[in-house]
Amino acid sequence: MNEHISRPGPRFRFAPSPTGFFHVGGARTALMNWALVQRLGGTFVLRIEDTDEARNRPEWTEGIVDALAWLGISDSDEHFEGPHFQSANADVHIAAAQRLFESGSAYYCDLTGQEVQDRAEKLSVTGYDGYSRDRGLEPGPGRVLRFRVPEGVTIVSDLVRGDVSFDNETIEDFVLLRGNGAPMFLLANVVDDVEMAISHVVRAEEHLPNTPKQQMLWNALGHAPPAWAHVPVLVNEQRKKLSKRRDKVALEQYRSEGFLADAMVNYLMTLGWTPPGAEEAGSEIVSWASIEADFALEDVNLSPAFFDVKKLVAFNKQYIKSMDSAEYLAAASAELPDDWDRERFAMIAPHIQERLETLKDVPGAVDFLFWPQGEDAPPIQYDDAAWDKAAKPEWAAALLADVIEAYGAVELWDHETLKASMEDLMRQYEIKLGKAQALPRVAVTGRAVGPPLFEALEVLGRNETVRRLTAAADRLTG
RNA sequence: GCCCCCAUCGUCUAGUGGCCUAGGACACCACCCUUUCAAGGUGGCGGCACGGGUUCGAAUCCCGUUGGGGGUGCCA
Repeated sequence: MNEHISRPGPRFRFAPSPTGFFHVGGARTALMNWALVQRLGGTFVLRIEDTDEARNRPEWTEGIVDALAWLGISDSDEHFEGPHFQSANADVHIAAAQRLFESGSAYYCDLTGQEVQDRAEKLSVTGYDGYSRDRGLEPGPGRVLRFRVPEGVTIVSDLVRGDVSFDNETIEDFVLLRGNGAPMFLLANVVDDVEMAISHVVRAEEHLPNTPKQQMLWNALGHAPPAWAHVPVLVNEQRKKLSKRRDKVALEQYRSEGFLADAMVNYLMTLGWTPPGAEEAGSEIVSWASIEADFALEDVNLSPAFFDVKKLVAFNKQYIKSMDSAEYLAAASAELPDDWDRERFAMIAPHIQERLETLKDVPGAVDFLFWPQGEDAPPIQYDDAAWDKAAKPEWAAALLADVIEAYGAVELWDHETLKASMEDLMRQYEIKLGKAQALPRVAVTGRAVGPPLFEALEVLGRNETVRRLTAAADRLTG
């Protein structure tokens, strides 16, 4: 594996286990690793932790690579290495275990899980009591290899949390090799990190309790441990670690719901970290380039952070709003049903850009322009509340009749003329424009809210506008 | 139970002993603007968990309490 080490500089790694979806928490740690790699000029190693081969499926790895690429972590970037597969390295793990056994750092034990538990109860200790430490057992079927935890204290120097110390007495002799000879996560993880010459392990805090064990393994294997960094976990509203069961954690899902990668990346990075200058700027919206330049593990907050979809939405809205027109039009058009006229959409698109929370809102914002038209079209489904409110004023029917007459007669069919025409009526009826346009809006779009009305009518065209207004008038007068 | 981590507005955070009458962002509320809704502008609501120290001085340092989280597998 060492032949991969060609690029100088620190070596970071991202080591997800394939589960069929990409966790937003994983996305965050991947991004942090990536930011550091880009600035320091090191290497980002992707390693798929598929030790539990029953769970491994090729398409899941593909999903991980895709998700990373979406976030801007491209496998064709010069700093990217991998994916490597942990399962492909099983021989190396077992060889390392063998060395540990031979050097006396590990020993075999023939107790079953149940027996370990029974002993613990009888002796009233927690976990494994070291029963086979000095029994000199040789390898054999059903025998697990356990690490001989030395006496003393293990101090983990953590880049985000400082020194964390663990009394080795509280750490049991953990299993390295299962009874069937298969390596455990702890072993495989460390051996791979050693083999891949990893210098920085940046991951979520849930791994912190494992770290002293891993550090002892590094030492027993004859290597100085890497720099550790444990960033706080992401939690839900109940302050529990984000879990697949309860929470929406799949990056793919946010992606398919119309969230922009840039918004997601920016938001994820602000969880536990604030870009310097954000306060002066009055905004947390920052470019990836500045994140790369400024992100530091030392500045990461120490408490769990709530993944707040509302704030993500706010970020997304900002990002959609600031897309340049061509990019925006392409992204928005992609959300449309195939049979909707793209040219027609292009005319209204600019008017909805700053009204979108996600790209998924696009069709619903302009659907009325693509409904069936003409005399044979089915009647428009009005939003009841909107209709009731707009139709309520006593002048509603009269105004609508006047609008129909005026719009049937205007010479130029453009939004300025339509607006001016409506303003004439508004003065006649002594009402505000906002009120005057309410009924026509419901009549044409079916709803009380939507894009600017006159611009929309311009796109819709005279015939269909008048037809819809007339249909509404018929309904009104009953 | 045991081990480890953490503790500033509802949320994400700035803050590393005096600049704090604690700042910003999201959310929420109000007003302005307005072609509905947005966007934009202005303002508002709202927090240093508690108790002891240390110090001339504590959100900042120490101790304790309480609260929250993570871990505790022949899972990863």
